[in-house]
Amino acid sequence: MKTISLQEISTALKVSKSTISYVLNGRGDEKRISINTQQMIEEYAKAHNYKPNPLARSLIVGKSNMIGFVLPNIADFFFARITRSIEKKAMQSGYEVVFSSTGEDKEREEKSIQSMLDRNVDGLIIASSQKNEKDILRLTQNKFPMVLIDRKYPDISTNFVGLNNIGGITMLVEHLINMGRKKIGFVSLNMDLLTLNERLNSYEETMKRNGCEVKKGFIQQLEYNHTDNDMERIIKIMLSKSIGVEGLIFSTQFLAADGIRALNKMNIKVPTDMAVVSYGHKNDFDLFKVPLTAIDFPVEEIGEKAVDILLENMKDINMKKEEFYFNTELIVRESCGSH
Amino acid sequence: MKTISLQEISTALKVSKSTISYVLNGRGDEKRISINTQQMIEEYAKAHNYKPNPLARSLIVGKSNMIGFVLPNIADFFFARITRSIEKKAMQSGYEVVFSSTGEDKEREEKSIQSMLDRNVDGLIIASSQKNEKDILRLTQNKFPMVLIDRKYPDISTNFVGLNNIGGITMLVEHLINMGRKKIGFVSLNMDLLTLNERLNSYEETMKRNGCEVKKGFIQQLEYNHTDNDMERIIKIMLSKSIGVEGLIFSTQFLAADGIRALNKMNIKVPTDMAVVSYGHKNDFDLFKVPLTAIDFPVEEIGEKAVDILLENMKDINMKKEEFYFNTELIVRESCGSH
DNA sequence: AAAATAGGCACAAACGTTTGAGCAAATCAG
DNA sequence: CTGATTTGCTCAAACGTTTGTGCCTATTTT
Repeated sequence: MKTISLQEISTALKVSKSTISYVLNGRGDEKRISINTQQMIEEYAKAHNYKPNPLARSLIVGKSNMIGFVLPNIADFFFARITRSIEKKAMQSGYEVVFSSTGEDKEREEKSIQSMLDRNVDGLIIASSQKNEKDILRLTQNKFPMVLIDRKYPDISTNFVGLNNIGGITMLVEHLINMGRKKIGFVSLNMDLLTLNERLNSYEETMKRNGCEVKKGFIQQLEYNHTDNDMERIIKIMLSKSIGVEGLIFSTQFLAADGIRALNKMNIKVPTDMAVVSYGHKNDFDLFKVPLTAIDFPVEEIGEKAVDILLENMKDINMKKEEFYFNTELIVRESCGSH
Repeated sequence: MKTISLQEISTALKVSKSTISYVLNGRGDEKRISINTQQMIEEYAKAHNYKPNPLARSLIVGKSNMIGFVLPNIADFFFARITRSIEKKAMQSGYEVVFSSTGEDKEREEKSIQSMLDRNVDGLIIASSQKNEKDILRLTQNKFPMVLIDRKYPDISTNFVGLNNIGGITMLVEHLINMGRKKIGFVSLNMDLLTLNERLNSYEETMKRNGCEVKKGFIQQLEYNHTDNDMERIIKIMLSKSIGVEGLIFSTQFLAADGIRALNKMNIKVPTDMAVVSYGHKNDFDLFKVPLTAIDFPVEEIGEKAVDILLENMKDINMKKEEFYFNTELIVRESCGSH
C-alpha cells in the first residue's frame, strides 16, 4: 500500500522536492525548469505511479477537492437519489463527495458539519434538520461556500434549491375538487420543516380560495416514527360522520404508502369511498391495487442544481445568494376516480 | 472557520506543544505531567473548543478514523440501506464512513479505492463490480483490512458477508411447485455477478431435483439498462405455446417490479395466468394489485456484520478470513394463488 | 555527601506537501 | 571586460500534529 513520495523522487533523481512539485503541478515553465529536467521528472513520476498525498496537500493549501453533503438519512430514497446526482455532478468537476446522515438530530448535524470542516471540505450542501440555525448562521457569516437543499431557514439568507411546494399542493387540491371532492383531509408529519409547513399552508389557502371549508379534524399530523396503528387511527377519525372526509392528501410519498396500507386493511375502497393523492412520487405507485395519483418532482435535478450553485459560490465567495425552486408535475392515475 | 491549534495553545500557555498533545491524548499521567499543568491545558482546550486537526494527525499516524465503503450505486435502495447501517454501526465505534459509487464500472472502482487509500482510510468495505480482481488481490496481499459484501471473487479468499442465495431460490422454486406450477421461468440480469449466478444455478438444480425440466427459453437475461419493451418481449417469449411458462421467478426486486408492470400492461392475470415471485423485497410489494410473494433478507444486518468483521480485521491484521451468509425469508402473499 | 532515581517538561524530527525567496552559473548588453 | 539579466534550480519555512529522546531540578537512596 506504500506509495512513492516527493522525497523519494527527489533523492532518486537528485533534484529538489520543490522542483518536482512545481513540475508536477504544471508550473515547470513558469518556474523556468529546463525541458530536460521536466521530462525526466514526469517520466519518473508516471513510471512510479506517483500520486500526491491529498492529506499533506490539503493540510497546506487548505483545500481538499471534496464537497460535503449533510443529509437526514441516506436510506431515504429521496435523499439517496439526490446523493447520487450530487456525486455524479461533482465528479464531473473533479470533486469528491463525502456525506453524512444526521437522523434529523441536531447534535449529529453539528458533528457532521464540524467533521467536514475539519477535513477541509471546499463547500457544503446541507439538507438540514432545521434545528441547527447556529451552524448555518456561522457558515454564512464566515462566507463558507454552502447551499441548502429541501430544508431552509426562513431567517437566514442562503443559497437554496428546493421545490415549488405551493404549486404542487395547489394542483393536488384542485384535482381532488375537480373530481368532485370538497371535503379533503390533509395528513402530514409533525415536524417543523418549512417544506411541510408550506405544503400545509398551501392546502389551507387553496381550499379557501375554492370555497372549501377546512373543518376541524381535516388536518392530521403523525409522528416521524408513527406505527400502522397511528395511521389507521387518524384515518378512522377523518372518516367519522362528523368529519366525513372524501379525499386525502398525503404530504409525503411515504405517508401515502402507509396510508394506502391502512385503507386496504380497513377495507375502505379507493377511490369510491376515499380519493387519495400523494405529494411525492414513489417508483411503484403505478403498480398499486389502485394506481396512485401523485405529484412528482425532479429529484436528481435538485442535486445537480445544488452542485452548480455551490461551484459558483466556491469560485466567488461573495456571490449573490441564489434560490431555485423546481416545479412539480401532477401524474394522474386512478386513485381519485376516472374523468 | 478558524480553529485553534496546538501551537496557539502552546504560546498562550507557555507550555510546549508536546506536553499539550500528551495531555489532550490522555497520556498526561504516563508522561508525568503535573496535575496543575494538565488541568490548565484541559481547561484552556475546552474553553477554546480545541479540536485536533484530523488531517495533520492522519498524516503522521497513518490512520484516519474513517472506513471507506465502495458500492455500485447509492441510489439503489438495497445499497442505500446498507450504507445507512454501516454508517450507524461505524459511528458507534467512533468511525466515520466515506463512500463512493462506482456505477459497476471498473475504472471508477479503481479510482474510488485508490482515493480512499490516499485518504488513509483504516479499512474498506467493498461491494465490488466483480471486474476489479487486481485491486482486491492487491489489498488482500497487503493485508489491508477489508470485507467484501454481496459480490465476491471466487478465486480470492477474503472476508465476505452475503446472502444464502441457494436457500432463497430453493424456497421460491419449491413454493411455486407446491402451488402447482411445474413450468417455471427465471428472469435475471445479464451481469456476471456471483450472486446472480448462484441464484441461477440454484434455480436449475432445484428444478431438476424436483423433476421439473428446464426447457430452452425458461431462462431469460436482461441487460442492466433494459427497457419496459425488453421485459415485455421476454415475457411474451416465455408465454409462447412452445414454452408455456406458468410461473416466473425474478432474480431481483427491481426486475420483479418491472415484470409486474409488463404483465399488467399485457393484461396477463396474476396469479391465474402467471404466478410470480421475487427474489428480493421492496417496501410496497404488499400494496400491489396482487400482493407479491417474495424472498426478503436482512439488509441492514449485512452492513452491520460487515462492520463487525472489518473492525476485527483492523484489530488483527492476520485474522482468519471470515465468511458470513444471511438466511432469507419467504414472504407468501397472493401472487402464486392461495393455499 | 555522592549517586541514583523520579518528576516535569521541552526539543526536534517526522508525515508529505506547497511556495516565496534566494543563489550560482550562464548569457547578454554596453 | 564589467555589470546586468536570465536560466535553472535549491533552501527552508509552513501546515498541525505525534512521539522518542533528553535535559534540568528535586527528591530519595546508600
